[in-house]
Amino acid sequence: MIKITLPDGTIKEFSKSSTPMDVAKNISEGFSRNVISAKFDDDIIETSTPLTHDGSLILYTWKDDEGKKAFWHSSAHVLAQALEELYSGIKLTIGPAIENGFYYDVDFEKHIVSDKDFKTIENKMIEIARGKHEFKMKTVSKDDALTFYKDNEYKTELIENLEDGTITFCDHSSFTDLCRGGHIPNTGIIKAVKVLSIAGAYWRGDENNKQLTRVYGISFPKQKELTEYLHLIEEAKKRDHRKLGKELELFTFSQKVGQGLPLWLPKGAALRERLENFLKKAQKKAGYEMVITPHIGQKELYVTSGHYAKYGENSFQPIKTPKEDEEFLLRPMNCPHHCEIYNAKPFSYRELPKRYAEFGTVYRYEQSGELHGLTRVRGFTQDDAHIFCTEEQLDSEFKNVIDLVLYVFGSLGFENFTTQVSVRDPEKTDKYIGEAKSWEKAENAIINAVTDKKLNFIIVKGEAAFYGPKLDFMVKDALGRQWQLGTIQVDYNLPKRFDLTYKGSDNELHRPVMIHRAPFGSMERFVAILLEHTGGNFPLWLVPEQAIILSISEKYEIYAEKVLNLLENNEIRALVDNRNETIGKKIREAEMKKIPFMIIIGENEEKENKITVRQHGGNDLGLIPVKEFAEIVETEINKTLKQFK
RNA sequence: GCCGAUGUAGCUCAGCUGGCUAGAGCAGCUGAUUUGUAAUCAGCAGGUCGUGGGUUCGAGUCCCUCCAUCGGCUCCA
Repeated sequence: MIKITLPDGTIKEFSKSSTPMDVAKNISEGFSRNVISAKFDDDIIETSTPLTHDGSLILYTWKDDEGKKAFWHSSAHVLAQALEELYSGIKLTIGPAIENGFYYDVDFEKHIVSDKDFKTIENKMIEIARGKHEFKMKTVSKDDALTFYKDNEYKTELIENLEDGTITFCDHSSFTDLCRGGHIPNTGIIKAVKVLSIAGAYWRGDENNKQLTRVYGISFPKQKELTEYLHLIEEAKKRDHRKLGKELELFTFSQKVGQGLPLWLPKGAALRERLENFLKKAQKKAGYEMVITPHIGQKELYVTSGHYAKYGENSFQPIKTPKEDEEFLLRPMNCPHHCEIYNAKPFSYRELPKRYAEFGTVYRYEQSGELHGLTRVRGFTQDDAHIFCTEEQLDSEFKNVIDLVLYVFGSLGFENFTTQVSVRDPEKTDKYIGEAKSWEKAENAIINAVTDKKLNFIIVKGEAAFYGPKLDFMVKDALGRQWQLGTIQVDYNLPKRFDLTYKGSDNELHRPVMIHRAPFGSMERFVAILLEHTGGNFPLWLVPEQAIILSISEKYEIYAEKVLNLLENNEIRALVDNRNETIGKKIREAEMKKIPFMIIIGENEEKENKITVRQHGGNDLGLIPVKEFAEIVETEINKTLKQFK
């Protein structure tokens, strides 16, 4: 007998000769048609193979991650078949499921595919899906596999790296593909498909290899789900920070100034200043000292730091000076400057840690195709600080920084962040500088700190900076793309390169450890992601205009000014709309500007010396005195903005 | 940098297969209206159609160059 665990946890038994299809049909009565994939313990079973295993069978539904993976991976097979039928002589490479949908990387040879062809591909896929072809796995010998793919150098390369005996093909309809498995029972379950986009992608992710064409798609068991998904994407696009930034007049770009160089408009600049002051206040409490350093430095500075050798001259933007033998570079980071500040005077261990903070603007010549609104730019300001401490202080300093980052995220309503500990790739030691022992110490300090702070973290090998491991705080944008915001990095390298020292209790010189940290990451990226998370409805303490006074007619101009004064006395940022327009129009415009409070004044308000308050979205707070409104604002602000420590 | 797409007024967009002086809404300006919870009415003004070249009797429309933007890839100190 075969025991089968159903999605709800109940167990059903089947005879050994049952096929997964039998099982699926039997079980699906209770679970409608949601059962789309079957898995034996950890081995995905092939849906056409008789169930000869003993043990439990776990069935996946469309709602499970594994089920979606099987669904989309199977869809990738259908896509590949459609492409092969539509374009002769193409070479297939790999086609996995991704978080939302799937893709297939294809060498199209002479064919050029563009979005005009999407409809044709989709139709072909649906035509194939309707055939209800079963996915059948079979084991193939390495020789046979290589013979089958003798004209496809990509598949050949993949097969070469596989052990004989572990190579499996998957057939459906007349189509065969090298495949590890993990499918839905048949193509008929795929009812709705959409080819989303195409893009160039290098074979095996290496830019020295040939660039293939990646076809992205998504599929669903119901047309309705596809429609809903596409609608969701449209909604998410409304929260795009580039769109909101323009609408709310926060920032802009100019071709004349140059690409990737943001221009902050008055409202954006004021918002950014509030963010900076907020952090400055917390940092002051946490024992940081502000410093100010120039945006450029001599080439020699970056030769000393090791950055010049690591990134090469093309990553730096040189500055011409009248003197021929002089070379200045726009700074891509602030740390070398801060090291020189530390070097300005000798330190005793009693004075450490030193914490130097600066909102430092840096310039990096990012590849043009990399630029992305405010999230990836060529000139940006880091909320940077460098902590110079003793080895014994490293643990506690690191934890203090985590507290600060959590405070910042909490005050701005970021809850859905993930943390990532980036460590060395032990196999690529040439990528990093510094001694293995120091690296180990630093990596342990970080893991120790995140464990202690009970952060939900993942460890990623090979993602460390070249000078040390780091802890990154990652947040997704409206379309689900991950961005790094806050970062904390341990560095044993720069103190050595800049020969930083302190006098220990033993009267000997010692090397301090350095922590780089930026809770926001960069002001630009942080504001961008904040915009996408809030949809432009910033926390009340941060929003450019907290209230707008809307007069019923121009007759109430004097009372409007009086109310404005009262609001300003209560430190409420407000403005007056006294135009000769209808109240309906004024409200509409204030709503579109996402101003949290609309204060309507007219005959009634003036008579009673009160104000009528409408919240963004339509909630009516009624006729109240200004004093009461000020209290509402204060309470609301205190909900999100707390004191540090 | 690479692959694909896009670029028309301050903003959002029309402009079919090339054919008279390039259209609309919003924003702006002028006037009327003095308004009670998401657009009052009328008039006016506003564009070398991203740039440079080419094909053509004729180019917003077709071809090429460059620039910028968008979706990805690579990269991310």
